[in-house]
Amino acid sequence: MPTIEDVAKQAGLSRTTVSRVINDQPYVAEEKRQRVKEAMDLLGYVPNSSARRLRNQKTETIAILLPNITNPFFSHLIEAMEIKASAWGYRVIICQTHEDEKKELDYLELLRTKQVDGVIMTAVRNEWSKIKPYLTYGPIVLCNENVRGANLPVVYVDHEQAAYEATRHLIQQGCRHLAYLSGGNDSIVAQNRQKGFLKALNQSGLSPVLDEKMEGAYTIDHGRDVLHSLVQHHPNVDGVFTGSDEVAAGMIHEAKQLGLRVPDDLAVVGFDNQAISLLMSPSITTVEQPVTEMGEHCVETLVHYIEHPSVLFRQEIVFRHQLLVRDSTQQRVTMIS
Amino acid sequence: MPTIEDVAKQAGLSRTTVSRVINDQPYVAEEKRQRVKEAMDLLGYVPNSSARRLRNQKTETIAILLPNITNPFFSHLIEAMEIKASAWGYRVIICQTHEDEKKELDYLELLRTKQVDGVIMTAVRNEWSKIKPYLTYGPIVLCNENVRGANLPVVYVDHEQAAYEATRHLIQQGCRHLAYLSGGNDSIVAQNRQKGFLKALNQSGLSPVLDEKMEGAYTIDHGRDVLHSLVQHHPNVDGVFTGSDEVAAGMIHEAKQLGLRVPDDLAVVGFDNQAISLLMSPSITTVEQPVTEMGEHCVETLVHYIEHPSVLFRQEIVFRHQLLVRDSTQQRVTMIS
DNA sequence: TTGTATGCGTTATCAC
DNA sequence: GTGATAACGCATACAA
Repeated sequence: MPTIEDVAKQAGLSRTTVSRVINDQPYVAEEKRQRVKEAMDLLGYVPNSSARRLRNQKTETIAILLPNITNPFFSHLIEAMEIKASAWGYRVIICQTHEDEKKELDYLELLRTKQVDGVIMTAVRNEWSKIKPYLTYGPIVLCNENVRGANLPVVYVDHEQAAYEATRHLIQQGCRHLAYLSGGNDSIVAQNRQKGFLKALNQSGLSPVLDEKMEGAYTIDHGRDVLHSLVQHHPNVDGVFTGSDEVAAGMIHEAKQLGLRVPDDLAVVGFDNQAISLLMSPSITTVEQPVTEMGEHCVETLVHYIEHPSVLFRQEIVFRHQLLVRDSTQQRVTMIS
Repeated sequence: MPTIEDVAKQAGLSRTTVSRVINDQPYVAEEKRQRVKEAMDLLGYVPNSSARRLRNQKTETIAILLPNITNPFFSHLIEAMEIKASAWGYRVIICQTHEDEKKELDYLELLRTKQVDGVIMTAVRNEWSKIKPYLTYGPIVLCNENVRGANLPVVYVDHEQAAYEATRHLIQQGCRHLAYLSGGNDSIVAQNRQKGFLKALNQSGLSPVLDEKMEGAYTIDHGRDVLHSLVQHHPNVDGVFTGSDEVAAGMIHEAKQLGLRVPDDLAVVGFDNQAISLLMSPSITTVEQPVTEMGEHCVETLVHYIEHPSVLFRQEIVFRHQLLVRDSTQQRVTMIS
């Protein structure tokens, strides 16, 4: 494994000169620059990244914290983030927290131990007081998440408004007994969605159907479970706002198994506009988020803070969402032949 | 940011002793061990990982190369790998190659520049002669992939046998005009599947329907396109073996749109047993791979080679697959009331 | 324009 | 048991 020293010897020059060539610095005679390059090629030299990190106090690596990569929302987010990070010359370490407070903190340690230059959190379980100290060691950006009291860049869509629109739509379709599924933990995102849900109900003088079994639902299987719970305990429910297309898909699938008609007996709204929402029959009414743009923006913001260190300040970037109405809430228009 | 030196001063001891405590080494008096620990707590000391890397010539990081994280097969693989790697104390860098030869090599450079200790490749576009040189810098393990001439650990299922079984099943269901979709690039995996497909056909004296439009299909949209191509150019096809549930789902969805009945007019087999294969109606007959076990095994093999350096030798670990017969190939049995 | 010397923070070697 | 000291490989202040 050749070092800069070996290259210097081979070229008959000093380490400094070689270093200058490596880093494209000026004040190197063109002739010597060539000599160095030849020596590097000859020896197959590559700068040792560990040494560079130590010397430069930079890792060119970022960590992305997320609950679970198999959730399509997150895998799409990561896809965009990795591409953008890579374009900026950064590596991406993936950190699945599985909604575990301790794991979340363990991964934040990457910042303190200088293994990454910055962190993007797409889900936060710890309270702000636990997170805040890590800002000493590098920037943190929140994506699709929010934390009470946190003063750092936050990227998301207006979940309250989205839920409000979706719920209004359900009411317009004739639903009168509506249930809300958070689509995640007791995060602020979930709370905001609930706010929007309740607001729409209040405006129409309706009251919500709530059930603790419906909290924390964010997988297909949760959707199945919830549907059973609904049928058993709240058979009059005729419309559901869920926090994810997976939950919606699970509910619809199970509803069909039980002979319920969607949307006639039960209308369902999902979230995220995943591939599955179009493939299901009936197709799923859902809320689209600009995942790619959000991911890219997060990376750019983070990289900016990494390369221009300064005190982080609260900065909310709200992306536009869109309600996509499909068959799971709307009667298909009968073909007139 | 306190260093080991600061801790030493604070404790009134030498760097060496502090280092011994950090690394849980013997030959430190219990009393001093305590003093060091107190000093570390007091100063909030954390070992600097960059310095450690340089000194130990180890990064405790691995790179996972994959085409695209949004493909559920890969996201499930990564999930398992990340968990296992984390349990072994390794970080995971995610590297999306997007089927690009150059990106693949760029990411392999992580090995040469000492940014990772080892690499798992879940897709290979370059030929062996391009990959081989990197083995000088660290171990590489292939997952769900194979390369002609490669002498390194390879983890996969028997795709030829799986395709054979799936195709036989289609024939048993009465299909006589069968088409094959590789479900990926012109990889050895795809070739093996094709072998199995053709073997089953030969045994029954049938000949395949082939179409260049069907190569490289591995997304829902590809599935849609392929179906159109099929309807247009090969309307007599009554059975398809696809390389992924996504493609199968896309085909089925589009077939329904066009008024084709599945499986009556067209039977479809997928691959991977993704969530979607159960949610679609009809549910999709598919081949299950033990993704989690495969991912875990890859990481364990790689970590083994990292921690016990030795010449890599060819070593094939074949996991068991299973054909899951569902409604996309089989008439639903009518309930007798 | 080039080279020398120093330090980034850690751990291993060796002497005490 | 403990502590000086020398690397690990690189990049920069400073001298020439």
